Parts: sequence; structure tokens; C-alpha cells
Amino acid sequence: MPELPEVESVRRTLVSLVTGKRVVDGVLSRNDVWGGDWPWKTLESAWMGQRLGLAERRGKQLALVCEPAAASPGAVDAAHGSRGVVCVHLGMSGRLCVYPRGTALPPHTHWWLALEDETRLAFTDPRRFGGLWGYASLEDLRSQRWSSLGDDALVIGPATLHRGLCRTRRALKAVLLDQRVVAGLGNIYVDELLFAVKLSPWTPGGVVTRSDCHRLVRSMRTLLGRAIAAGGTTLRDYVDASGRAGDFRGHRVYGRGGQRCRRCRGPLASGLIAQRTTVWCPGCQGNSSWGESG
DNA sequence: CCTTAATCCTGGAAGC
DNA sequence: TGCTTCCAGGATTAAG
Repeated sequence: MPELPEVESVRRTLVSLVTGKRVVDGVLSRNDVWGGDWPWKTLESAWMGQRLGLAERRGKQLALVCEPAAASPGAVDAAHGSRGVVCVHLGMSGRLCVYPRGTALPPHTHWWLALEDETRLAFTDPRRFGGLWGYASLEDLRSQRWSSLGDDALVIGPATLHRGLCRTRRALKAVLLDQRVVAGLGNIYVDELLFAVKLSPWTPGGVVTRSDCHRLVRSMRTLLGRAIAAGGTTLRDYVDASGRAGDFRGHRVYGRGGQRCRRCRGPLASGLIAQRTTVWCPGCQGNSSWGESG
């Protein structure tokens, strides 16, 4: 469910709700949602009594950290930040949400932290496509888990994107969904992006020009920026860490297969690319030579 | 290399 | 009112 704008909205709301608060308790009620090289028990003892720090995001993943120890002359590892980090991936149905004291946690809550003000930060994920991973430090998380990710979609430059596209004949839609090429885009925003730049989702990566990549990068930032400003997209159950749904309504093709294009009034096509439902406008994005179907 | 299908799960919506 | 089938914002794996 959550793509970059939703995960970024969670990160921002977490900053205002939990940063600086001490961890006083924690429960992992399903150990099969936990991975990485630091077991929950190790992390729990490292975090107990510590204050949460600023969450970090890369693509669709978040890193929860604790604040470095208060400046003391001998605290060498304080410079390296955290003693233990938790990486969170929300998958399709995951939520990371803060609940007021006395509130019951929702069903399918697999992990939670109790904070000093009696609020609880909980990871809830009915479908369990998401997960949590423990590491000793942000450096370990970056080198062991995030190293396979491409540049974040808000940061990637045209040259890097072009490098990721030019060597392949895979459909552009499939390449943009590939987190190793660019991290953060998912099914909704790829379709919206391709409509915005008027490129067919079937375009082979290798024929995308440098100039196309400039337009892709510019549109990506604009689109994702607008979605973040609106708090993300809620189709069914996405909410940020404060429980608020997303207000982004700027979708022009996603979920509109068979309806009229808002730009040219022609019918929108839909089909399957990389096993994902894809909607595009053959009139605006059409390049019949790429063998579209739908 | 590339694509396709299956897989991990639950729950909501649609169809009969 | 059921019961069945399909579909979903993700990602990996195996097979062809």
C-alpha cells in the first residue's frame, strides 16, 4: 500500500509524535515479522530508557533510531549515532501508528513500544508482507540491507536514472518499479508519472533518452512532492503515524481503466505489466510500436 | 537477459 | 442472506 509519499508522511508525523520520548517498554508478539542481524531481545535491552531520535527514510523503508548518548567526552560511538536501529517496511497493509494511552491496539499488531508519556507506537500488518529488521547501527542497515536499493526517488538525478534504464529492454513501468533502479515508486505513482511525462509504460528502457530522464526526474519530484504535501494517498487503509488518512487526489490514471482521459478524452487502457495492473492513455502516451495490449 | 507464475497473507468488494 | 471468486499500495523466488 504505501509508496514513498505515504512512508514520508509517516516519517514526518513520527518526528512530531515520538522523537525525544523515552522508551519504557516493548513487545514483539510475532517473531516471524522480525529479521536482520540484531534480535529483538538485544535491541530491546539497548533501547530501554533511551530517547527516540529522528526517523530516516530510504525509498519505502524507515529506520527508527535512538538519540545518541548525551555528550560525554568518552562517548566515541555517539558520533556514529545509534545503538541499535529498527528498519520498518510497511509492505502492502502495514501501519506504524501512535496510540494515546489507554487505547487498545488494533488486531494484527505484531510489535509495539510504550513511551514515557504512556502513548504506544505500534506496527500493525494484517497481510504481513511488511516487516521489521534489527541492526546494530544505521551504518549496518545501510550496508547490509539498503545497499541493494537505488537512489531515493526524491534524490536520483537524470544521469543515474538513465544509467539504470539504458541497459535494459524491459518495459519502463517494470524498471521504475524495480527498487534497485530507483527506490520509492510503486504501482500508483509510476502510472501517474508516466502519464505526466507522456511516455508509454511499454517503452523499452533502452530507448528512453537523456532528455526523457530529465523530464522523468522533474515530474517525479513534482508529483511526489505534491503527494507528500497532501499527506499521501489513501485508497483503503493507509494512515500516517497520527492516524490521519492521506488527502492526495491528484490521480489521473490510477484506478481509471476504461474511463476517459482527463487530457484528451479518449478511453484509458489497462493491462498487466510486471504482474501489476497498469493504466495509461494510448492517445497521450501511445507509441503503438511497443506492442501494447489492453 | 527476460518474462511469467507462484508465493507469502488478510479482508473487502463484487458476483451469483 | 450466504458462499465463492477476485483483487489489492510489495517483493522474492523459481521456472521456462
